[in-house]
Amino acid sequence: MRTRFPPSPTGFLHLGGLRTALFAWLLARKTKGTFTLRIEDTDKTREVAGAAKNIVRTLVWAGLSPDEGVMLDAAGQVTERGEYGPYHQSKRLDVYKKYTDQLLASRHAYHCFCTSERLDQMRKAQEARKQAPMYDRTCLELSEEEVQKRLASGEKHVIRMKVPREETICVTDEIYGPLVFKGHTIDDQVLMKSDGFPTYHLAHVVDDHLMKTDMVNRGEEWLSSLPKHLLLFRAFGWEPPRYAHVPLLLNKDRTKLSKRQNDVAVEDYIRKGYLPEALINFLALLGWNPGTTQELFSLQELIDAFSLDRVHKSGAVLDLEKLDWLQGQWMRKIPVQEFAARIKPLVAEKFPAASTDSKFSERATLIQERITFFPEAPDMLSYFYETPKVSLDLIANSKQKISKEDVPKILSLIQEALSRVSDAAWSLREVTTALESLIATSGMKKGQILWPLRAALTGREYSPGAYEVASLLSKTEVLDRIKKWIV
RNA sequence: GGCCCCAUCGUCUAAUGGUUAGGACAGCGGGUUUUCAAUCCGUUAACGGGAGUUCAAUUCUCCCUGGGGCUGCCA
Repeated sequence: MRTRFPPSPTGFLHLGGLRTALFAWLLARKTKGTFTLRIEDTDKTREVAGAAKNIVRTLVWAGLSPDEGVMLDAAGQVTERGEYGPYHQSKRLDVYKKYTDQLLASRHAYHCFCTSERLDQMRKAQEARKQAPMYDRTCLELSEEEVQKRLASGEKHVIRMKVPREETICVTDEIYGPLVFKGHTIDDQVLMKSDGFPTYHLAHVVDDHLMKTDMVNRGEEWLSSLPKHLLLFRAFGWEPPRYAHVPLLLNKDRTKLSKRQNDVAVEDYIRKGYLPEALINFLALLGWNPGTTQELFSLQELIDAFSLDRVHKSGAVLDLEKLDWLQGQWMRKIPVQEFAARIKPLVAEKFPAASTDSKFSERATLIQERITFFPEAPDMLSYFYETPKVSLDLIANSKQKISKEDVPKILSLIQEALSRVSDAAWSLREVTTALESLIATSGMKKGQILWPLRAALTGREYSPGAYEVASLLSKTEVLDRIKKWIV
């Protein structure tokens, strides 16, 4: 299957865009086909410099590298590859010109000289009459001589498609099923703007035909323009591709996902520290389900499980809490060594000692099951690299029934027990043994020993366990941190 | 206003012409546990309304209601 993703470079990659791209990419992978990236830069007024590059990079970050079209070269720069290029629509103006001429010649399109002022007036009048705003075909009445004369004089104009109003257009969408549109409700859409650039409608039809796309995936917001595209394919005498419109992503209030209410840029999620695995997993489950109870999907598992007939039709509200849950799941799936390697630079940035820390992976392991985002790591490991600020209020703990007066006594017991472990034997096992026997002989509850120890070592209300933390600090360091509370 | 689309727990969703309407996240309760997290167990919670077809409708049909999308020389 040849699928494609055609973003317009007007900003960051949208979350909904990523999901559409994901579905298209999955279909290509599943069928051992081709996933093409095309840049739809036909609106000069909205174009943002660097946006295309950004979008490609984001796609690559997500694991959805294009097979054809616009992609990144070895140096990370934007390049194009493929036999149906160019893949930037702005470089294809001559192509669109050729095909509009063809449409003009076959009377499927016509020149329109109406000014935007006139069109505005016309629409207002129609609205006032409670009619659907539609082009009134003033310029369709123009004689051939008149048109030629005005063209020759260089008058500004657009080219519109001439919609056969008597027709009924029937299509079957891969997701929405059979659809029917009446011709008289379809406007004579502008195909070519006065600046010589095509509109989306023309560019889509021409390019997807020329680029041999056989499955078009796009958002549901395109459903109402579908008949125009079909009409265009027919006017050209081309076989249309199959279409799979994807249901919309929604805000909490069920309106179309918007910046106003949500983070919509994939970049926002990257910046917050989400893993591509988590975001992809999350997006895949929005509007699609595997038909089983499996919730965790790698890209490869998605390729195997995905199919359009399990994509459903209604929009999906973003459930960010589920995203966070998935993020946690994927965080914990990372192999320990890799996890340590990922967080090391972050920790070292704050605590240079971490870069040469021989115990770094063991320390990292301690936080892997409690972390949600990588950037939390430096803070979660800080007490390994600097002496924490500890307050007596923290060590004393009413829930554990430890009063402030108990603290020196308890910590000196701990000090005594840990002193007996030799430097050489300092390990999780020995530390645990020493403390457990202390607990047994002292007659105190575990928490009464371990809470104060952990608090004194970390200065934190929450942290990994006392045994683990103590064993991964040096014996001297542990005794130092305890000592100051005794007397 | 017109055209088009959609409708199961709060959210993502499954299933079925006959089920105790299932799962996940969140919530709640509990276990484990030195704290938190993680983990385990349990639990609250849904077929928008009305007709029709049928022995039987959440499921099929129609209407209503609700929601959404489009209605640009944007994509």
